[in-house]
Amino acid sequence: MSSTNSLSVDELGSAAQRDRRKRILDATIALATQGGFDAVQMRAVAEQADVALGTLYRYFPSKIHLLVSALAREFERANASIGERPVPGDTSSERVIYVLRKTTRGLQGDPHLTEALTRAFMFADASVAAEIHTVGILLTRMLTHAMHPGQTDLTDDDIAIARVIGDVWLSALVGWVTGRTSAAETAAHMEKAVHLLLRD
Amino acid sequence: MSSTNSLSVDELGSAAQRDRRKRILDATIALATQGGFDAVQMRAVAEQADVALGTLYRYFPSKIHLLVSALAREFERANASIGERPVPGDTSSERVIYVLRKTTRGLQGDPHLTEALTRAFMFADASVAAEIHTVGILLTRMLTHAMHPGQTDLTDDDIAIARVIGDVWLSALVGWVTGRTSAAETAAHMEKAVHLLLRD
DNA sequence: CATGAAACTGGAACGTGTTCCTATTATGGA
DNA sequence: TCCATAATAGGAACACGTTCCAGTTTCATG
Repeated sequence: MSSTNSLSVDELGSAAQRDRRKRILDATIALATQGGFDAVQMRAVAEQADVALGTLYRYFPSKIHLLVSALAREFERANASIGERPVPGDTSSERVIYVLRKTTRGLQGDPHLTEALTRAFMFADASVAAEIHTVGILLTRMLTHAMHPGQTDLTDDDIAIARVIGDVWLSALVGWVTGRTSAAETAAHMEKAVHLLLRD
Repeated sequence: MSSTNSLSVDELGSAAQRDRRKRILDATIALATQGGFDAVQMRAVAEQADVALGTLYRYFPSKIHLLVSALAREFERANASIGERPVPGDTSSERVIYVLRKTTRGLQGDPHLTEALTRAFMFADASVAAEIHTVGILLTRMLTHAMHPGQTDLTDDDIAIARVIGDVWLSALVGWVTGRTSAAETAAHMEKAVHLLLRD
């Protein structure tokens, strides 16, 4: 609820504050991309963002908040770029699978970053609920948009299906980032789930 | 793969080793039940199990291994007690929901323990794959058994559906233990997913 | 029983997330 | 412009997971 930690684009604060926040998130993404969750060390983030450790903690109260906020920012970017073009595919399942494949491919191209963000997401507790909720909303919107392009009034079933697909996606992602399943297995399992839920 | 960390009931080693292993897991469960993930501190586990810290690490190479092993033991116990009686219900979905409700209720009766075990499960990396896989097998078996009691030859769809339900269950559990969703929401979402997947 | 290997104990030590404190610097209103 | 307040820098300190080590005990084997 605090404005400092809000997800929507840097809304409040001075230009200097917005700049610091951006530098911190950029450093986070850079370190996560290089070495994953373990490489995102608070001292390293602070140094790379040219900020004192205490200041880092003033902007983000924990490593988890930091990573989930970074995730939310990346997610908003990805979501915006997907919304530009209409989703190709003749049926709901084709379109959903298209979106999932595209997103998953993007994530798998940056395995360390994905590992860091997924780990943080799964480890987050109630104090990160706001950020988590934002990500959940974006994900559900992305999926329902693929299911029913341009449609605004969705049934409860549509939303429930989107949430189930999101759950499967998350589980698959966790399995993949923790090295328990291959990329191919991950994709196959997700697509199977989509077909089971959307029979068209 | 090491015999010491095997999941199936204390198979190898001397009686003293089996006893130490049991004491350690008992201490883990006790501490987790009291205070959750954070309360399971390696020094505290060692002290309560009356074992040196180095010995604890000889039996379980990390806190995550320790907690996931504890989870597997609890899961085997629960699974055994469920297998005793036939599952009530006239349809697949009724039976699956019965099993989910019962299991979830059990977990929610021990919120701290559930939080500790779920957190560990979600944080586990590839080095814990064996233990994780065991839990996954047990869960899938539990669900397919509820779907088709006594049946041994299952279709690919049956297994896929069970896995999807397992994914939803896990996501719901994570949401609940991290304080993002209430018990009622958790249950409702799971049951909705079951109905979407098993339309009978 | 004697002996060498393996396991165990007790505790020091290290790394990283987190907290805290003091001195310094930016900021915004009178 | 000047002042009060907040924000930041720099860094010490603490907690807990993890590693490591020296000395002791247990245990299997000849």
